[in-house]
Amino acid sequence: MTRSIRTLVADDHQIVREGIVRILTDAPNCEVVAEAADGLEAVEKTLSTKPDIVVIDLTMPRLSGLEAVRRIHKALPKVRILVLTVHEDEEYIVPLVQAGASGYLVKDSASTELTDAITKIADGGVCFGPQATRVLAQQFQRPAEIAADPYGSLTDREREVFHLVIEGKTTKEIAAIMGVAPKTADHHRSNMMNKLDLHTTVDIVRYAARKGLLPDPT
Amino acid sequence: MTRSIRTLVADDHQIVREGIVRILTDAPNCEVVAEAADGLEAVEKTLSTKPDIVVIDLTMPRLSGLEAVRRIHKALPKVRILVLTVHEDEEYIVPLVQAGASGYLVKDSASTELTDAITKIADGGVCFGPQATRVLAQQFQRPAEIAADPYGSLTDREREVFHLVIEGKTTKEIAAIMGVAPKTADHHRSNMMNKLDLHTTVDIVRYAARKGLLPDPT
DNA sequence: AGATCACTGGGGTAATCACCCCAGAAATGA
DNA sequence: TCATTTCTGGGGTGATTACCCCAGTGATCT
Repeated sequence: MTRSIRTLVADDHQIVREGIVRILTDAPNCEVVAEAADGLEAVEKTLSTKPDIVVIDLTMPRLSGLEAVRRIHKALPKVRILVLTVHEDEEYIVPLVQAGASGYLVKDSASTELTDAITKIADGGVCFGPQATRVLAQQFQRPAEIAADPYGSLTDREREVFHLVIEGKTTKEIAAIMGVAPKTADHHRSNMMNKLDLHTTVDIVRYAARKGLLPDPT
Repeated sequence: MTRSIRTLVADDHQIVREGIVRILTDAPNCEVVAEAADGLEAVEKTLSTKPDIVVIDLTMPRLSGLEAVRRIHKALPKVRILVLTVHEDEEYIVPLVQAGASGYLVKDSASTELTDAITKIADGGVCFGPQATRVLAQQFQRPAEIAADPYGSLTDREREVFHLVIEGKTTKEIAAIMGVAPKTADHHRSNMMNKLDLHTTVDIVRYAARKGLLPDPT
């Protein structure tokens, strides 16, 4: 190896973050130049320290990991990003790659897999787990229509309705908030449920929970 | 210190687990005698290796952390248990203490807090974060009525209904599964919602999501 | 023995949900 | 220009929800 790989570690759970930092600092070819405890801090510290690789968790306060990846990649395309997550959720992979991630590793991996992934990515490669690779392969096999979107392929209005539903609003309330007739809100709701293949309100909330889309109980 | 504190680390995410193991092995007075990747394995390895302290995550496959704590404490009351979790959820604390936990630490803590907590617990003490301590204090101030239970203070039938609801079952289906009249299931459902101060199905699922009670989308 | 509580059912009702039918206006794109 | 999609509404319907009333059973506790 020529020189040490400069990494930034972003995870909101301090113990998890420290564990990752230790794994990386113990690795012969890595060095940790910065840590971040939320998405916004990750973006800011990436801009200021310009690391080679950002190791980032998906679920973080203030700014989601996905949005952080987007901003980092937009501002500094040369910075490689390895997403470290607990979600095996396939639907996350495509938008993450579109956002600029070079790797996707579930936390349920060995520490050697982490260092291997970083080395590979630093060499200009990419690193995705077997499932992620399969999902990406499927996406390229398909035209491009079903691909995209974190949700499904909901329209703006449908996504609005979706979020209001999981906030506990009734169709009538949703209609009032959106400034349309109850029937229109109902129509968007039905379309949304069809597209996501959901058939009850419980399904909707559970779907949101799996995707990590549930709002904070404010 | 007289001798090394023998610990068992249980967490289903390998990277997280390895990070914790490193923190502990780097500590001068600790040694990791076993690791477990799920609740059942945690119980089994605790029985076979008899560590001084079990450091255990709450959300794990096969057997929940809470149930694992119960079994470990029942089988080996001398083994001290430190629960390490991402949940700040207060409702978990009381049942965990009842189950036999000697400490409760959120993962968003410094590594020194972890080693301090283990040292303190190994010395026969307990260790809870400021929030957890406050919750426990409140519980002792109250008579004992609102205290208890991970859920609220639901009866067996109410808890059954609760779980079936968040699995997406309708009242009629729930009644069929439980072998009672629809009216009875409806009655339990209403009682359950009153006790938990929930007023819609969305509320129920969101509540379950916050408590980490949602079933895997099997 | 009496009280309390969980569990079991019944009746009823207003609101909501999930889904079907229909169609016009506006924007986008082939 | 024509087609598709999106958004906007309407009518209707059966199922479900959330909540009120009522009462008998059995177990437990004092």
